[in-house]
Amino acid sequence: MAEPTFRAPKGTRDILPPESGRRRALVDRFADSAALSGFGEVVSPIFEDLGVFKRLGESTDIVTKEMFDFVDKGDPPQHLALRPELTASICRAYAEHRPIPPWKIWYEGPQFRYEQPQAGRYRQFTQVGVEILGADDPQADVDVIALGARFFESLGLRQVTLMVNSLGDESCRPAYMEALTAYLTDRVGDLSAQSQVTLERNPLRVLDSKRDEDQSIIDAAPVMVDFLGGETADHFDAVRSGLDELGIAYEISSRLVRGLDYYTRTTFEFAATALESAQNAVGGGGRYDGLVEDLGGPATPGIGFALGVDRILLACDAEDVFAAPGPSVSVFVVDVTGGSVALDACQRLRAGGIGADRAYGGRSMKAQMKVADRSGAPFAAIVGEDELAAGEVTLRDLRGESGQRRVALDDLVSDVRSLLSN
RNA sequence: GUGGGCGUAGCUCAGUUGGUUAGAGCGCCUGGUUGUGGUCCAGGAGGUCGGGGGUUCGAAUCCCCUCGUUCACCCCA
Repeated sequence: MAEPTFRAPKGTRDILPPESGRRRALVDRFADSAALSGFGEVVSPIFEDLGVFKRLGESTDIVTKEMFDFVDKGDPPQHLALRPELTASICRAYAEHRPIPPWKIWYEGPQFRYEQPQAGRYRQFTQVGVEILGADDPQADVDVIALGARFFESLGLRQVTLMVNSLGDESCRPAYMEALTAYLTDRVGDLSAQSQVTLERNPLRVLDSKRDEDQSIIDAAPVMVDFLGGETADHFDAVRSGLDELGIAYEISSRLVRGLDYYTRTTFEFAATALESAQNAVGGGGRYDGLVEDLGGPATPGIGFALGVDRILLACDAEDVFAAPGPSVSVFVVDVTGGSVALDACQRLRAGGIGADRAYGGRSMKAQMKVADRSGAPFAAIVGEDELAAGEVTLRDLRGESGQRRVALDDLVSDVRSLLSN
């Protein structure tokens, strides 16, 4: 293949029709269901002060080695970063604007991480998500999780597994960390080299290892839920019973630790089991009760999730659901008299709310009919010399058996409208 | 960041042990007389075989480097 002069940067891609229409439909559907649950949209900047993301934790790869950061032209220059995730931006916005809690918001947009691309993993990827700030109630957790679960169902996905865990809070996690660290340290010689390094940085993350040699050790490791204190245990119980009440299936996964350090108590993840690849997490989230305060705001509990649009679409492919939307125009105007009638007819149809398109460049009728067919439009409006002289068009049914007939150009909009309505 | 697979027309791919002007299907364009698409038929456009270097009389075919892609680790959506 001849190498083009420029191509989309590594890990990025162009999303073209009809796939782009499918993404649009997915985001629209998410927006609808979020609005139905009382969430409003927040549109936040695509880059932030680097410090906003630094607060996510020094032991997360997302912050330490996957950030697209740069300095601007200011004096003094400001150190900025393309957002690697959106929860931090939302918390920054909350701390900045102090909306009335509970603040229920949803968002959509691209995020950036400097990673090795592979299936379902891109340097620019899109997430949709929701957050509730200022609500400690376990029923907020349930509402949020339910929104995610129902959204996957609404797309037609059936092979999505919900895993839930609690990571405790500052009152009980230290005891667990101590027990886990002691347990892993005792067996450090049997851990993979990678996990030995991870143990030094963040013992919790060892539970995430997929290396074979680690599995038996991980399976027998102490689990957080056994260490939950009274309040956090009650919270977790309430979340579970809430999910049970709503009939939402889930698994308790004691190894679900998530990648961001800010999580406390409830954490969860949606895995698309129809995906063969390792990148089968289509969504995840949890509580982050200390994040707003870390960013300079008032102590505020928070819970939310982010769903990966790119991966969801891959999962939809794997399950063969949520197909791209069909054609968008209803009438294709074929004009072999120079094109001015097509110009006029298209404007009339569009003004009347009817999708219309046409060919350009004065091609033959045969060629224009081919384009009309390809457009997916149910009707063609054909204009030849006869029609031009009579002020009419030939309205032809391209998909059914009703043939064609002549109609006055002035009646085109109303005739098409009545044809489309039955 | 580490390791493996792959990289031939817009797309999906063939290309024999390296040997003359690189092929197919689909798609696209133009036709198949006298205004009509979806089937059929005939033509046509389109590739310096990802890029660079090397081996050789000769390389898409072998070697090296590089870029991209893909899979796994890692990480995560």
